[in-house]
Amino acid sequence: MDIYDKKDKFFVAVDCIIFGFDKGKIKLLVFNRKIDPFKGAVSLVGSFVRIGETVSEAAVRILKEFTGLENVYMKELSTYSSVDRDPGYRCISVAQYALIRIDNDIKTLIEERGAKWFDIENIPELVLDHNEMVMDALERIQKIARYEPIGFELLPKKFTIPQLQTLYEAIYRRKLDPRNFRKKILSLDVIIKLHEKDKTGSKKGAFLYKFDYKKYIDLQKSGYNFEI
Amino acid sequence: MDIYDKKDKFFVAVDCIIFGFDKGKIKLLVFNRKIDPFKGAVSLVGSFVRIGETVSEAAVRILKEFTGLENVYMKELSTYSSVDRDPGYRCISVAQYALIRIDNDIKTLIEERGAKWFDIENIPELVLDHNEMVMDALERIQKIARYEPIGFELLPKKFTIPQLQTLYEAIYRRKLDPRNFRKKILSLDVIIKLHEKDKTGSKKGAFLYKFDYKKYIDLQKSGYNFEI
DNA sequence: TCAAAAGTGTTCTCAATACACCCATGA
DNA sequence: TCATGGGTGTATTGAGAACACTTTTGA
Repeated sequence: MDIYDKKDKFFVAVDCIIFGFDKGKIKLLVFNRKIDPFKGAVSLVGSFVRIGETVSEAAVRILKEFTGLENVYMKELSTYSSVDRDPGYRCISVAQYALIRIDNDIKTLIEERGAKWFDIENIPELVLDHNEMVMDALERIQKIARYEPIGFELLPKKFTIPQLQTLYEAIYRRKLDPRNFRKKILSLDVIIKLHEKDKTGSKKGAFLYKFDYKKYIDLQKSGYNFEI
Repeated sequence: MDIYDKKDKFFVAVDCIIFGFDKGKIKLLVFNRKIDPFKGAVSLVGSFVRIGETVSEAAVRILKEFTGLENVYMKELSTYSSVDRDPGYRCISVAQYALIRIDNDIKTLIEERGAKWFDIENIPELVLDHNEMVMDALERIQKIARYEPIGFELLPKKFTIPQLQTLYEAIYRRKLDPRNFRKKILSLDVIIKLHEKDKTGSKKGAFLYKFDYKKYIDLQKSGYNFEI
């Protein structure tokens, strides 16, 4: 007889809160459940952790199974453990979030599997406590965006300064001054101007930039103040 | 037959990383395990979550059982879920941390139960992955201290500005300018000067202050920049 | 030719930093 | 009387915020 014999055991799940950015809006990745429980309802990407993997490995596996996405760097948000959060079973969920670049490959992958993007200003009713998780994740990224160059992860590899500004405006939910924004971003010295223009946004066209990843990593480490 | 039947179940634990501040040093609360497993080893305060409680309720219960401490506001740090983190059993642990005021009542409570404080510059070998948890928690509080008035939670109800400065110096691990420190703290307008002096630190004595809790809460919400 | 978005500079305010001396008191 | 820590003020620098006009070009 050993102390562990008397202890309770739990189902442990992970739920992935995946944000993207497309057409000036922040999007959330969700899918329609095809099986019970909650068949037909809208849910975050999530499932159960297996005995032989860590929570973080489970998140990677589950995201891949549901959406085909790979190489997504997720961070832990929080655990959700209300006794009645899942009405049928006692299950603790560890929510993980990530910000990803939505490119055409990803669009195709995701559509094939029946997942879809919802504008975060207009998120539908989700199963269980998933709406609460999403709200917490949004709060988290708003907070983090003030101190880390988080926004860059959401943009395509080549992007314009007005696009970057639109992204920050979506995160902060307020308008920013284009002159001050440009000055601040350029002063950080983490983006490199290219000799191409993007003409989809205007007739004049805006210069494309790319990240200087090395400097970007340094900036992340130093905890530089990104408040805009 | 139902999908839950095939899923794995886990032991779920909480480990509490409790920091205090005494004699100019940040301290960590640990205890000597009196029972197996790891009898005699040094460990964080921690135990198993029960089926009928949330992780956070478990943390409160466990902290009270081990130390007698009540009304401690713990925040979630992270989950620790390596497959082999506990060599005997598959157990996921949710680490929670808190900063508390060490007063005489607390000293008595804790000593009675065989828990003790270690200087964080000199933490002993702890069981399992507890050292990793402590390192992660220290990193977290250093980061958070830059944006929230976190340090105040560690001081006695009445404290002097030099004491507060010593605390921030311990968190940041560097010396601060006393004139600039005083100016910054007073400009935040969250401490109230009392008409008493503390003479334990010097012959001249230093004026005692107390918190203005209302303003302190506002400051926490606004995410004011506390970088010093 | 004009509508629509991109791009550019200056001023002002305020907070952070650097820095040196006097004060009060118990031993 | 003197050693010890407490307490004070100023000048400089740099970043953030406010703010309006010119440029480019496809329709």
